[in-house]
Amino acid sequence: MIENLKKIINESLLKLDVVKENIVLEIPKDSKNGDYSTNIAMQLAHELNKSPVVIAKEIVENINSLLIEKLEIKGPGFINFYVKKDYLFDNINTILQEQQNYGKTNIGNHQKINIEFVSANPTGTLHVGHGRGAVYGSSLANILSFVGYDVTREYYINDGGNQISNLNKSIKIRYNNLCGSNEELTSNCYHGKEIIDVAKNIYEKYKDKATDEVINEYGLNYLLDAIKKDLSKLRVYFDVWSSEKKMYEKGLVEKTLNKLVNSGYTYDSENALFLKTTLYGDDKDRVLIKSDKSNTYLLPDIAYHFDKYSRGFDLMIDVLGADHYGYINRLKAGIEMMGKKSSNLTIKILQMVRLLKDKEEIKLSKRTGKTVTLNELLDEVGVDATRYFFANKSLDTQLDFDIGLATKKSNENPIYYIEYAHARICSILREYNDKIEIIENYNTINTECAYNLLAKLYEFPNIVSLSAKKYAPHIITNYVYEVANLFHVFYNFEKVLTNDIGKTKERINLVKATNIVIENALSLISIDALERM
RNA sequence: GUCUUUGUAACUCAGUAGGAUAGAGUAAUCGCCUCCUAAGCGGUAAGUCGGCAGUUCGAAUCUGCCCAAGGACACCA
Repeated sequence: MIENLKKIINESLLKLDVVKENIVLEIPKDSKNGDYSTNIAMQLAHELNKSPVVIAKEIVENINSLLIEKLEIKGPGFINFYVKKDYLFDNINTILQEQQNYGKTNIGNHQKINIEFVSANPTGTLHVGHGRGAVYGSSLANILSFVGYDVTREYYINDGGNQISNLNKSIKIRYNNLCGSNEELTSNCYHGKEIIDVAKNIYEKYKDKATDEVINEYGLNYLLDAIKKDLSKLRVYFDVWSSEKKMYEKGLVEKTLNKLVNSGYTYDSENALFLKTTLYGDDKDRVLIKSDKSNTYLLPDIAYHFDKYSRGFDLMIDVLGADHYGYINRLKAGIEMMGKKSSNLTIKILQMVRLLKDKEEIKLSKRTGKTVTLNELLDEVGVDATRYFFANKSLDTQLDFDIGLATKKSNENPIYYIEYAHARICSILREYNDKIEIIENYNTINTECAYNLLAKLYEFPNIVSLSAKKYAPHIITNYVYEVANLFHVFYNFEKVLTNDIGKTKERINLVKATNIVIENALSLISIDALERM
């Protein structure tokens, strides 16, 4: 519809000898201002040296289209379009035909896109903060895939660095305790309860005969499995699990280092090897190899991203916590030095989740083991509410998560409002219990609230595209809330199931179409709506 | 100090690349079930869009400066 109207406006402008590329057409917040509205006359006022209202009049005089019911010029020079409602009725049939495909577009055009998210170090249990990144990444993956991208979901396992040595050490000490020693954890150890569980498992299986290799391998696998289990409980799945250790084994890290050195991007200083990241906008050069000859994390990270580029992705997204902000410039610099375009990599930073209990902050620390785990959260709040809660907020705001509030399960969480609309729809459809068929002409739907609902359903494909372009799943959750709201209004105003069969059939189609849109939207966030409440 | 995110109703947040009288939910208050689920609908009240300047027909949105909060500024990840 928008494209059609733009064409109509353009034709009208041609008669005024004006050519304008980017005509802005929007859906006014207030339906008193039409179905669609354009500010074109105001934009041309300066250029044509005429008052916007005069220009608007000239444009309107040249418009003659069957699509349009009525045109109005209002305010400082807005042209408001009232469109014939036929397209809304046609769209009901479109939705019924396309079903779970309604809303799909092909803006991705099969481009390969890689989304790396969560990637938590396997040194402990996932906590609430990881949940935010997990929900964001998985929802975004759903959305991008829905609009035609070829999406790969990837988790990078940091199983090669310092933290793993500390993990191994921690498990070993806990294990030794079980074997009778009085050793105590040192300050760089992990104090989480799950470390004790690992040690217990090892002890049960191997008694006091476990070698270091056994302990290390068992520990990593145990913790990774736990992470996978928690993620699957949150409905988060990955296509690729990359391992840092394997990258070393395949020689990718070494190759990367050689390339950086040979290209002259490094220099020795203070017994360490530095990378000239300032060449690409970083505020200081970064150490690649420390004076004790071990790597910093930057080197394998550059190697890892180079590997992703080599695997042929057109676009890449990393989802990282706010504490990684400083990392972006040096990583992108490294990528450029490896001969790749760093602009193909988008790094989405998610602001911190602050945990509160009764308005008091709980300080999180994996080291000391004081966390609220993702698993506990899911047990208390449920998957659907948790996913909605996280997905509903833009990434840029820091998020206060009050455990007390979340567990209340009250209607503070708007997911219940949406699920209620869905449950009402399901109830109607159960009761109707007859075939749903395409209707050529909708004759009896003519109320304001039905039009509003239909117009909202019509927006869905555009909303999905917008949310994909902006990498913003919360646009979907806001949208589906509005759909639910308009449905509740409709539901209160009009009865669907009546003795008038023709009327009932038309309304049933509208209700069914609403249901399809709600389910499609929720499925992009991986939320299952209840059929009964 | 430098970089960065945020600041919108009492609270939690939207605000669709600059639009019309700034919107929802929660909390407050007043109505609405003989009827498909009242976890709903409608009404009222609640705002210096952190502050000041600028850009223009028009600013919560863009620019500059200031204030406040979070995060980052390691040979940690």
